[in-house]
Amino acid sequence: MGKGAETKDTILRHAIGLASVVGLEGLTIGGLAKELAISKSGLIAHFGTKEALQLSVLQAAAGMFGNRIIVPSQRAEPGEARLRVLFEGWLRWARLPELPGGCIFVSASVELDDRPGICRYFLARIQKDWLKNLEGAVAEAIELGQFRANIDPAQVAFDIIAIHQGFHFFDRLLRDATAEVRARAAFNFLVLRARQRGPVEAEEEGGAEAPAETTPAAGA
Amino acid sequence: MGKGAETKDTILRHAIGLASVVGLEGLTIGGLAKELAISKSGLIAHFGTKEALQLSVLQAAAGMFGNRIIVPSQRAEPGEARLRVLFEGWLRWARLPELPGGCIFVSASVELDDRPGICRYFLARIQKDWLKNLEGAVAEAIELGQFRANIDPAQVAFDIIAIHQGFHFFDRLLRDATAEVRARAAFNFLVLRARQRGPVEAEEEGGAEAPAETTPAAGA
DNA sequence: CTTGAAAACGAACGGTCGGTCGGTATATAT
DNA sequence: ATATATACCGACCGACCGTTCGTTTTCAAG
Repeated sequence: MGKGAETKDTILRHAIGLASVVGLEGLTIGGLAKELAISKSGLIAHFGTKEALQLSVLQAAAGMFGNRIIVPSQRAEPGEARLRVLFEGWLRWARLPELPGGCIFVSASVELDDRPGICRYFLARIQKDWLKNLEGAVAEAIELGQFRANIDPAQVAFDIIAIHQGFHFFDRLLRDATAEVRARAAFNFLVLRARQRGPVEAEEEGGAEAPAETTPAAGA
Repeated sequence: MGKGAETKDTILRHAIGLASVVGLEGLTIGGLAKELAISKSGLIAHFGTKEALQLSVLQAAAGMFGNRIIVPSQRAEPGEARLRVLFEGWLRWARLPELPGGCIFVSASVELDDRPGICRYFLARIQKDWLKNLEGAVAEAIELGQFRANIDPAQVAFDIIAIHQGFHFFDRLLRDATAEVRARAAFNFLVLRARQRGPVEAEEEGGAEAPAETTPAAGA
């Protein structure tokens, strides 16, 4: 790795941590330069513009996520085991010392969801990829007979993402020490429901269309 | 209402909508003043400082949330019915035309979770109040015999909040048209599980302590 | 109508933002 | 060792930030 690529790398490592705290917009060239003890102009020369820097931060974080969570998950057994590895990895990811402000994609999602541009586009793309990854793991669990056939992978993937968002909220804003336990409990309920057969089954994918007062006497 | 209070009110109404899009920090005095066609100094005179303005925005939004969602919910039957009204109201809230950027508390939560100050303190407080409100509705459902006695209200409240966060993510970043349907489906599963008796029950509050491979053969 | 308070104003302040530029130092290849 | 390309720097720009201040306008009570 050449000199330029090396400093670019250190810049991005620090930028990821900083952005996880102050956000992609709160990240300033001057502030980042001061933290690295280099000049503003020397820093921005590596990226050209701030938007390009932000995009590079997202790309670097995405690569980091791939190396740390996705790649290791592929060594796990397909299906439920892999799904659990992905979920556990995702929880650890949000607590990484390299991300002192928590999962950078959570803050970026909220920050960019109303601001069109390259960064928003890229973030939405990789988040959809991640969604598909989760869906795939669920689908594999179904194919392997671990999960019931009438489970909707997309719904389970939604649930898992929701759990992680909830975890982030409880952990970082409320500083609730039970956040992790609650998130795991919610996840375990999810896979348990996907596994077993029971009275829930009939309602499985039909509950959404009848939101009010669906089958008041399902079991009670 | 005097003249001052009146303009202060219009300022806050616009500020809430603007902050829901650009965030509490992205909200600028000059930008807000231009949107209202008044002067910067005339605007900030009503609040003193920007942080006070941000706090006022949060307070006004909280009041709006109380009037629109919480108060009406108290006309509903306690227990499950009220819980459903709260959830449905919460979904509608995130789609209000007055909040073009979605639920302002979602963006504020992510924005403030690492920035200490009055705003963060206030936000955390009202979010905990909201959490307790949800927990209370679940507890009432248990007392009324609608939900099983061994349900943990705090866990259900976590799940509901998580669902809303997931809804926001799917709706606003991914622009996924199924966000609302998925959120409702997840909610329905939640109340269904809370109602019925079945093999899930044994795992109810103990799943968290044994995260890996809990009872592989629960029903399948 | 007068008068004093309340409200809104325009101009200006110091500071920080992202970004540019010419020049200097450093690394790399020959 | 030399030459070329790369990396980095300090100074500076215009724009905008939140905030202050003295003045002017608006309003309501006497």
